Amino acid sequence: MIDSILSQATAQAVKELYGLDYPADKIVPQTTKKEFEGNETIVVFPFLKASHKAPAATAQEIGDYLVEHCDAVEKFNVIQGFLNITIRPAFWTGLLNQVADTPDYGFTAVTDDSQLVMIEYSSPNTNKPLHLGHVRNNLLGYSLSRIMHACGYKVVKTNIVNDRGIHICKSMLAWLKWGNGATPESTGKKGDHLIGDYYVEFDKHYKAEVKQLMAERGLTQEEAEKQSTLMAEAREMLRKWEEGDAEVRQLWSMMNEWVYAGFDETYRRLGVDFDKIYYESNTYLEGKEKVMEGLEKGLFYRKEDGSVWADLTPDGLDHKLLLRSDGTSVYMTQDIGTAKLRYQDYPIDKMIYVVGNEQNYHFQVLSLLLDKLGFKWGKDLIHFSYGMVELPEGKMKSREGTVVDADDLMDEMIGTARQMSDERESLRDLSEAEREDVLRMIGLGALKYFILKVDPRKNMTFNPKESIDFNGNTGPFLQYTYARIQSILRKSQDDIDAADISTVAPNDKEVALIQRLIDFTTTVADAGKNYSPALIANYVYELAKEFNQFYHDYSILREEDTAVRVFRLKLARTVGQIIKRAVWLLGMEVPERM
RNA sequence: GGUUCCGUAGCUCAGUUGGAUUAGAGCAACAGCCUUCUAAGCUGUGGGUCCUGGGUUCGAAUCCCAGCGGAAUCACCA
Repeated sequence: MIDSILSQATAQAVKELYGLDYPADKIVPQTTKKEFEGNETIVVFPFLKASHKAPAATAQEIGDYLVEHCDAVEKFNVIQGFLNITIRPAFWTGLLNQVADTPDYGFTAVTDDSQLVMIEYSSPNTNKPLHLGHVRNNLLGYSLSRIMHACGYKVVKTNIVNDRGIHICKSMLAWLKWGNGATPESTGKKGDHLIGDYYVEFDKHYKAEVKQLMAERGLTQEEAEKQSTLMAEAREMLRKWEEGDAEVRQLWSMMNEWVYAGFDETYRRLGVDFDKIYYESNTYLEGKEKVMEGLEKGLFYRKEDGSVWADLTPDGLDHKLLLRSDGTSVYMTQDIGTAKLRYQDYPIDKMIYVVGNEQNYHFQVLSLLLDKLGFKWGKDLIHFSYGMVELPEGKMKSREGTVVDADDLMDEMIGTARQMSDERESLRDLSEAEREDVLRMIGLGALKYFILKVDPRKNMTFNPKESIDFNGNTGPFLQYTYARIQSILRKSQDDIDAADISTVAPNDKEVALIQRLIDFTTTVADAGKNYSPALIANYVYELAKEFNQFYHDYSILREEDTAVRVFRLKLARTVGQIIKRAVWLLGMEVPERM
C-alpha cells in the first residue's frame, strides 16, 4: 500500500515534470538497502530519456516534487540514480494498525464469481504404501490449494487413484499364493503396507523364477521374462478382472479397501485431504468415446492394424498412440476420460496437475489433445511439475527396498521432536495429550518446511541419516518464534488495542519489520501466480529471523514508555499473526508454546 | 539424437517483473552469550572464477546466443 502510493505519486511527478506518461504499475519502489538512509527507493534511470538531465538531478527533482505533493514522504536523499525516500513515522504506525486490524490480511476473499481451480495431487497406486516422493507431491499439492484459495479461487482438491492394472494383480496373486489369508487385523499391519509386502513378495519370486529359467534353459533375461509362469498368471488375472470375473473382482475390492484405510490414515497424519476422489477403474473406459469422437471429426487417424493415433508433428511433437490395435485404452486415453468426467462434475476454469517432472512430455501432449477435443481449459492446463526426491545413494527403488516410507518418516520426525523437547521446561505444565499434539506439530512442521522451502522444479536430495534439521532455516524455528511471541503476549499486562501508538516514531528495524509485514500481500499474490509454496516459505523465514534478531536484545515488557511498549507488543503480535497465516499456506500449524 | 528442466560457499538452498562499492541464509568448523520476554535462539570469524565464453544495457547471478556438465522424457507401460 505504501508502494502504490509512491508509484502513483512518482508517475504523477514524471508526468508533470517531464510530460512522460509512465505507467504507475511499472514503477516498483524497493525497500532501501540497510547501508543507506531511507525506507523506500525509486530508481530513476527509466525517466532519464524524458528528463534530459543527469540521474542525480532527475532524482532530486522528483524527490522535491514528492515531498511537496505526497503526505507520506517526509524527506529524501539521492545517490546517483537512486532516490531514497524516508516515510513519515505516523504512516508506519498507521500501516501497522491497518495490518493488525485486518483479520484476513493478505488473502483475497472468495466470492460467487470467483474462478474455480481444480488441483489434482497425490494420485497413488494401490499396490504399495506412500513414500517420500508422494510426500513431496502431497505437501506441494495441498499447499498450492491453500495458496490458490488465498488468492481468491474456489478450489477443488482431487485425487485420481490408480486402482487397477497389472501391478495390483501382482499383489493379489502373491497374497493368494503366500498370504495364508493374512489381513490387516490378523497381522496388525496397515493395509497399504500389507499389500506392499506382497508386491515385493511377487517381485522376489518372479526374479528367482527368471534367474532359474536362465540357468536351467540357457535363456536370455528377456526370453526368461517372457516364459515366466508367474507373470503369465498375473496377466491372466488382469484379463479376468477386465472381464468382470466375480471372484477376482471381490478379491480386488477387499484388498483395495485395506489399502484405502491405510492411505486415509497417512493422509490424515500428513494433514492433507481431498474434495473429490476419482478411481481409475471408473474412468479408464471413458476416454475411448472421446477419442472415437475425435476420430470422426478427423482430429485423429487410424492405422491399418486398427490402432488410433494423433499426429502432433505440426505442434513440434510426435505421433501419439491413443487406442491400441485391440481397442483397449492407454494411459493417455484414461487421462482424457478422467478430464471428461471432471468437466461434467465441475465448472472448471483452471486445472492444475501436481505430477512429477518425469511426465512433462505426457502433459504437453495431454494439453494439446484436450484442446483439440474442445476442453476450454485444456490449452492452459498447468502441469505443476516437481523434481524427484533422491537419496544420497541415488534414486529410491521400491523393489530394492530403498524407499523412505511416509509413515516411518513421520514417526521419526515426531520422535526427534520428542527427544529434543525432553529437557525443555516450557511443556512441563501441559497434559500428555497436549504435549503430544505439540510434538506432532513440530515434527511434521520440520518435514513440511524442509520439503516446501525448496524450489519445486529442482530435484532434491534427502539424507535419512542426517535426517532433517530442527535448527536454522527450518519449520521448528518458525514455530519457536511464534511460540515466543505468544509467551511475550501472555506475560504482558497491557491492553494493546486500547492504547494510542500514533505518537511513536519507529526506529529503522521496526520500520523494516512493518515493511516486511506489508510485503505479505504481494508475496501471496506472487506465490499464486507462480504456483510457488517456496516463495511463502522463504518469506516467512526472513520475517521470523528479522524478528528474532531484533527482539532478542529487547526487554519489551520492561520498556517504560507505555506507547513505545505497546507499539512493540503490537508489532510482535502482528508478526505472530502473519507467521501463522503464512505457515497455514504451507499446511503447517504453530503451537502456542513449545 | 530431439524436447523440457537444472548448474550460486565443503553440504542444503535463497536471490522470479535486470539495480547500489562487499552476491546472501542455514548446516558443518572456530570464538563468545542463559539470575531479565522460551538458548529449537543471538553475536562474531573463516569460506565464492554465481558452469564457461560471447552479446544487449547506464547497470547482468538474473535477459539473448553458443558451448560444457547433470536430470527427466521421447513404448501398443502406468
